[in-house]
Amino acid sequence: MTQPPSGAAFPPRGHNHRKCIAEALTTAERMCAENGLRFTQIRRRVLEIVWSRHAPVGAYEILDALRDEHRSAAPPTVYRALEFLVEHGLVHKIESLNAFVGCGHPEDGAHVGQFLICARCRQVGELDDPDIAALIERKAAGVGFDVSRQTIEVQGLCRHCAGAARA
Amino acid sequence: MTQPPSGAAFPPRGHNHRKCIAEALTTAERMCAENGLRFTQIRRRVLEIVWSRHAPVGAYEILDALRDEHRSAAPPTVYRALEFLVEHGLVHKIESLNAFVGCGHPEDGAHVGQFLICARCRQVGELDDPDIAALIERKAAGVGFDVSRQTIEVQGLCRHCAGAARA
DNA sequence: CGGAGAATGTTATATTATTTCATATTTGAT
DNA sequence: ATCAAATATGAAATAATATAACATTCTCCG
Repeated sequence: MTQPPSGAAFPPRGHNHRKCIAEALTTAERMCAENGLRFTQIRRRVLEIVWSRHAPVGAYEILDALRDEHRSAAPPTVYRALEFLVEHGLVHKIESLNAFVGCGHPEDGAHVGQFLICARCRQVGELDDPDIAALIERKAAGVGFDVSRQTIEVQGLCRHCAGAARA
Repeated sequence: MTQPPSGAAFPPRGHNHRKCIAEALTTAERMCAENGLRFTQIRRRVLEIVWSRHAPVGAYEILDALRDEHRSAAPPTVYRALEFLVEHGLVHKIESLNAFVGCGHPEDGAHVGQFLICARCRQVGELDDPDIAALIERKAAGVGFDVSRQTIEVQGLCRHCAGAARA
């Protein structure tokens, strides 16, 4: 039994979020070790802050939190850490919000980000559906376009909030 | 014979771009007239500047151009005009670039923006494929997510630049 | 005309992100 | 173990993007 259940996109309400954070940190630690990357204190702490919730966190919000322990932190401190984390697939940037979310499965190196952004609760789920990616690639190829990266951000209401809206 | 050819996503090299601009302005004028919207001088000029090329234009670049004739222009001048133009489908915002492109077919009110962004020549083409939109909607529905808007921005190389890269 | 609503003017400021150069830390070769 | 190179962080300033708030002008329409 995994938590959150695979394919769920959004974690179940009332899930043990501490576990999410702990797992994300452990996975990151392992991935960095395996690839000879330096998982420094700052990077670790920034990743932990990004994982504070399943909703995007802004760079300056991260900075505020980081400063509690890390007095010397400045914008570049955060942006550098984020650059590292994004580059290695541990964090995604949500372009339409200029904010960042933790990646639930950084192992799948090549996975594109496909995000479901709830307009009500602000939570973000990852869809990461290969059929969508393949269709986009195929349709783009149809007009001679060679795809290197896909940015897919879908706005709407998550299952829980859509239910609340109908009630 | 239309220009650019429908389905081309990117306009042909060496196309008559003046015609693109003129058509965009004429279409906007007609659309606004039909819907009782005010296509003011500022909005018209901002749309014209956005259409200066088939690549995204930043708000402050628009401001610079606008100021040539419109001395009192300030950031809100531009952002208000852009808000109007985006709201009525005449312009799209490219979220991953914080910049704006003209919409080639503002008539299709409901069309989602699906953009092909060439990393080399910076031009942006619109794909706007209903199969992609439908698939995303279906897959999202599969996890209980109710889609209201889609942001799809695909990075890569356009036909011309991909060819140049292979050469 | 004149009032209401819409658009623009004006100033200030908020938010997001990068540049630049100095310093410190880690790594790996010797 | 030590040193040089590469990497990471500190620190200050500034660039780039976007909005807030309130005053004024314009346009539509009765």
